[in-house]
Parts: sequence; C-alpha cells; structure tokens
Amino acid sequence: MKELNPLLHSQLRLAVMSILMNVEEADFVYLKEKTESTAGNLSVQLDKLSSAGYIVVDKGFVGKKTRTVCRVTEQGRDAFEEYVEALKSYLNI
Amino acid sequence: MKELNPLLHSQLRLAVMSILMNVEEADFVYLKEKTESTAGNLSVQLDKLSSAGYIVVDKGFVGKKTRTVCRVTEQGRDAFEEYVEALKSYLNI
DNA sequence: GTCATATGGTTTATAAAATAAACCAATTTA
DNA sequence: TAAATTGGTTTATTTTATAAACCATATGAC
Repeated sequence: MKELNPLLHSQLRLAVMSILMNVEEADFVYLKEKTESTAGNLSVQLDKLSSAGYIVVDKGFVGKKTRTVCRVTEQGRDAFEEYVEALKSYLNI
Repeated sequence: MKELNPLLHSQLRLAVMSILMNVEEADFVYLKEKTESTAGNLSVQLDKLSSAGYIVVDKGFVGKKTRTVCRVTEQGRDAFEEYVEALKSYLNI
C-alpha cells in the first residue's frame, strides 16, 4: 500500500493546504477562522509546511498591523496531488 | 470544514479499514503483510478499531494454531463512508 | 495620558498518538 | 531437547498535535 505523506496526513495541515490549493493566497487570520484552529496550533503547523517547502509564509504589514500571508509552492502542489492519489487508493474512489 | 474522524485518520487504521471494506474477512497475518506493519503496532490499532465498534476481532484456532480474524461492522462501514465524504471536501474531488 | 482590552502572532509545556522493542506461549524444526 | 518460528500482547519510547502561556503592538475608554 502507498505511503501517506505524514506531513499532509494531519487534519490541520491538510485543511491549510486544501485552502491554499484553491486561492492565490490566504492570511493567518483567514486560515485561523476557516480551519477553526487556535493561533498557536496554526502557527506551528504553518512552520512545518513552510520548513518542508510546501508553502511560503510572508510576514509583512498592512498599515501598522502585521499580516502573515501564505501561498502554496509548486512543490507543495505536487506533494498535495501525490497525497490525493495515494489516498484514493485507500478510499475506493 | 468538516471534522476528520481521528480514529480513521491514521494511516495504519485506515489501511486496515480499507482492506476490510473490500473483503469478507481478513486475518492478522494477512493484514500485517498487506499493511507492512509490525505486529505490535497492528495489534494496538486493531484494538482501537475494535473498541470503537468499527471491527470485530475473532480469536480462534485453525488446528492448533491461533488465528485472529477481523471483519468490519456496519458501524465501521458507516464511519468509513462518512470519513470518505469528509475527506473529499478537502481534496477537491 | 494611562489603564485595560484586543489583535496577531510565537514559544513552550502538556496530552495524546503512533511506533517499536521486549516479551510470552505454543509449535515446529533440526 | 534445544533452537528457531509463529502469532500475538504488553509496555516503553518517540513523535505529533494541541493548548496554554506569553509577547509586542495597537486601540479604545476614561
């Protein structure tokens, strides 16, 4: 049986990647709301995705407020798609 | 976003369930080979699935040798299908 | 102005999970 | 009959996920 990329096989990280696959970019606050996660947990999981090169995290400012924006990378896209294919073999779809 | 049943969102347990969804029954040795897991890990995960009522584990004999046979329950089937539906919403499929 | 609260996070501690290692009983094989 | 194999279980270890505590800046109430 195919391996399920453990970095993607995690509810929160998968949710983040799933969102990012469908939008140009998403910021921390949006991801937090959409995924209904705590800030701490989200921060940690974004770091992991970022360290793996699956997303880029851009810390900038809007006026005086910080704004952390995330985008999926090509590598992340590939990994996600591979993960989906692997999963399909488990789900009979 | 939908919750992903944590009992099923685990590679090994999902693999076991996936196999059991497609066969009448499967024994410990077969599951171990198919999933390429260690006996200890498999034993633990089968217990969890069994405690949740997702599978039944039947410990019997074939001649003098023990034989542990597993089957998915109706409850397990339902949970699996719900999990698949939830996952789909993450995968864009 | 300054005190309290909110916003947008990060870091660290804790809880839970997965996994492997050690073990056990029975059986086979040499 | 001693050693190895089979079919597991139990327990210890490692990894992971999650939450709690914290920090800096900003904003609003008085």
